[in-house]
Amino acid sequence: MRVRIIPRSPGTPQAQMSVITRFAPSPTGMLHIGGVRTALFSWLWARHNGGRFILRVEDTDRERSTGEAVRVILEGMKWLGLDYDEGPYFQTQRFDRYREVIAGLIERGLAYRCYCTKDELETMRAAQLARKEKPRYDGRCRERREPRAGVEPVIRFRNPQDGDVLVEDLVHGRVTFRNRELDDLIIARPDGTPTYNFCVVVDDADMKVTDVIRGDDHLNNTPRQINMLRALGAPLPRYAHVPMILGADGAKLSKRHGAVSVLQYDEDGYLPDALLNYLVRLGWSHGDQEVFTREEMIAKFDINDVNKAASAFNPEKLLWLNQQHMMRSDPQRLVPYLEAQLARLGVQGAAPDLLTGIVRAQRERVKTLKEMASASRFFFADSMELDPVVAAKHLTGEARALLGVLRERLAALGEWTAPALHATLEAFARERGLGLGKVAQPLRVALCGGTVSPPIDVTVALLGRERTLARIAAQTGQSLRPIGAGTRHGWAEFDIISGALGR
RNA sequence: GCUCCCUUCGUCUAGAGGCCCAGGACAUAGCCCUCUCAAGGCUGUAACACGGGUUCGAAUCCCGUAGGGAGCGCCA
Repeated sequence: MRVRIIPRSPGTPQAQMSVITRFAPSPTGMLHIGGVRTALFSWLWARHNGGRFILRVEDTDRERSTGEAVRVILEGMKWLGLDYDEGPYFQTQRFDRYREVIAGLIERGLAYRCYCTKDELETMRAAQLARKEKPRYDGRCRERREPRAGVEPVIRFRNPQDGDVLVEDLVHGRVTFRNRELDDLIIARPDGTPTYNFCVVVDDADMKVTDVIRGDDHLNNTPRQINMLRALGAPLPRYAHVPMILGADGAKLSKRHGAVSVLQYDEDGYLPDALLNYLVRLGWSHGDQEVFTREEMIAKFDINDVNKAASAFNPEKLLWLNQQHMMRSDPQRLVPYLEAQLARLGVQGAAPDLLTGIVRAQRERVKTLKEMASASRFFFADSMELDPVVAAKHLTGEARALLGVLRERLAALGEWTAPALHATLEAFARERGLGLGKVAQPLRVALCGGTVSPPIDVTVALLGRERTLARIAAQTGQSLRPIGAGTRHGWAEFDIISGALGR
């Protein structure tokens, strides 16, 4: 359901302000796809409007923040190509600023020192819960003047007690909160360090953020933040609370379903654009279009069109999109990704032309670059393995004899190209009254070690003359060396030989 | 417990009162193509959470109910 209000939050006079968005992750857990989608929406909205995008790391929880999580955020953004115009800012480096603002609030009576102990607050909460009330601070220190011996006070914001706060949300429409439901939240701990809701408000105001796009778990925080923004005399941003992403099972995103570091998707062989494409379609759509380039996303994305309901993560569709992006992109562009995946399998230094050829041949038959790498190992001599069961079925005595003759024919072939090879193979089969399959399949097994590969002509062309002839020879006894038919030992020996011949 | 939010095929979604006995996509089933595997093409199965209203007419507007989620921290 679309929300068509284009709100200018009350008290926001500025007319043509350009859009400034920010992504504000906290480094207490790994950046996962939930966070990435929020980042994506913020980034898209800024880029769509020709505005600015800021990265701000909310690391005020010094106990739980980790350097590793910060690293994942930074590297993840880089891998995804979500570039920022400002930042990364770190809240821990802005403590002086927060202290200054807090002092100002206290001075103006908009914040006050609270001497209640944690135990007292706990008792109060328990009593409220017992009365079936919403637990909230009762304001007992609101008018207190005197310090309490032995207690370092916290600072609380003096929230208005009457009236309503209206949130004009870009995705939810107007949401009303009663101030009487809110309480005086703590904005600084006894040691003076500020708390989350306060830092957000100061930062968003200082950084002149115009559009706050974040998970809808923050919707409940918004009225408090609006009250603080007003106390600070700052203009209100627009808000867009986007729905959360659920695991594939419909439950909250867990480690089992997608709540892994975003960098894992790189390792697993996904293209950043495919991941982004998948994520943008969670909660947003543009007619019936499923596949978007980065440029199309920027051109067509509109935060006003984002859905309100949470959506479940569907790994299958991600896979499909990844393949779509592989098939549509320039093969050259995929080469570095394929190289990285091959390196993980121990294959290095492959010729660029071969890699481009492999991409062209494989991308429509694999879902990820990782799969592409493992399905292409046989192109590299020292990775060839023959499945004994497959060999027994396809490399019969008859088949080997056939391959022996074929080898001579191929050896005599002048032009080693897919079309020439295709013509040769077809003619060879026809002469013998065989279907192409009767020739192609044994050949495929002899060359690849398995029953699956790109079209046989393409496979043979990419494999090259030397390796092709050597591998056939290994199966027909045409080799000079005795080779144990398909045993590990035999192949290892063969590999060394053809490795020298290949390339 | 209180407050706020959400609800169309298994999943992602289209849908702004008649264009909808609900369209697209993934997945799934069948067929076609075919040297394997794919890709591609065609066809099929499959949804408006429920109940009341409003209206000539409701997936769409209103009110309830149920289910789900979030918040109520000296976490972010």
